Amino acid sequence: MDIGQSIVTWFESQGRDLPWRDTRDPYRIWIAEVILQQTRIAQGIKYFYRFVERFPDVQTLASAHQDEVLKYWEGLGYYSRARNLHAAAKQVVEKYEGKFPQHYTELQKLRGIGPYTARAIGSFAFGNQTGVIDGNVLRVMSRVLGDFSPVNQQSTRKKFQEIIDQWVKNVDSRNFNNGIMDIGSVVCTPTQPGCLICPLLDHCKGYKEGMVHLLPFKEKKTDRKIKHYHFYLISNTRGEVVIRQRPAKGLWGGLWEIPNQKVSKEEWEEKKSRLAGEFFHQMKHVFTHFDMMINVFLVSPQEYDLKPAEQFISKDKIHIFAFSKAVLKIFDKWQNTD
DNA sequence: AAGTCGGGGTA
DNA sequence: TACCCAGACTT
Repeated sequence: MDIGQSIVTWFESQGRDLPWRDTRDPYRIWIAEVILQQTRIAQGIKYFYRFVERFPDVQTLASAHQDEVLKYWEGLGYYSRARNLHAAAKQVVEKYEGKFPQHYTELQKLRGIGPYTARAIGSFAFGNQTGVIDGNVLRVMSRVLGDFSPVNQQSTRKKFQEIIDQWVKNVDSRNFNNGIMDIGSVVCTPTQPGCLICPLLDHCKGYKEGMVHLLPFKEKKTDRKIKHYHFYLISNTRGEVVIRQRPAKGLWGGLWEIPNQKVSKEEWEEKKSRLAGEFFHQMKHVFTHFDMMINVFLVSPQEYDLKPAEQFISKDKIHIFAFSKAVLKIFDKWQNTD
């Protein structure tokens, strides 16, 4: 049996049943694929249900306000996904009359849809005969091929894309793509892979050569940096707190926050507020590319002059706005110490 | 090609 | 800690 058929056969008996697999609606498949970018299924599944319930079709999403779209994304991370999702919905409504293009080369022109997502929608919604390559597939392929090319390099992606397009040629692409991703996440796991129950064992050069535990090979990434910040909880006796909206792009783009500023490591370690107030709390917020060290201060509103973009909002209304997890943690700590 | 962009689970 | 997760966009 060739490898494509092995994957499809395995999927038909062992594949997982997921809520976006019982439809060919490109809209729902699109939403699921974007939510799952760099996100585990266990984390994304609740967001998927809530999102498609509130925005059941592309017209509803296109006509929504971005603030509400971000609210439904709150806590999920990579917020440009939500902004691009919103922009792409408008593209589909305005330029494609509400109907998704049916080929991945066209789909990839939409905001937030790259090589993986375009092929995923193309395959799952429209049956395009092309293979998808995500983190799971990179791992499976590098092991099956026994290939030590760095998987985080463009040339390797291109080579793997050509190979997987051959693998999928004579089988159902939906079952093939779902199957190879399931094998990656359930059997061919990063540590302790289940080689002895793997349907690709007979095809696996990495296993034959005893190299599975060394694959996939990645080039070392640059070391993470540390940045220091002061955050300010500015609240009055009426239980109101100062918030403001972040710029549309960049880190936490479009989300709301409490006033804060970057400070030097030395100033951060002194735990001394630049505004009149007292030290409240210390925490670390971890990003992919840096650690954010945070001091939180309680600041009295009498000595604080409100800037134009800032506003006092009562505590029982902050749930209307979308905040980053860092600010939500600060609010939570604050609430539980009152 | 390298850097930016979240948050959570796991060893 | 460090790595990984149904990656894409910017520079």
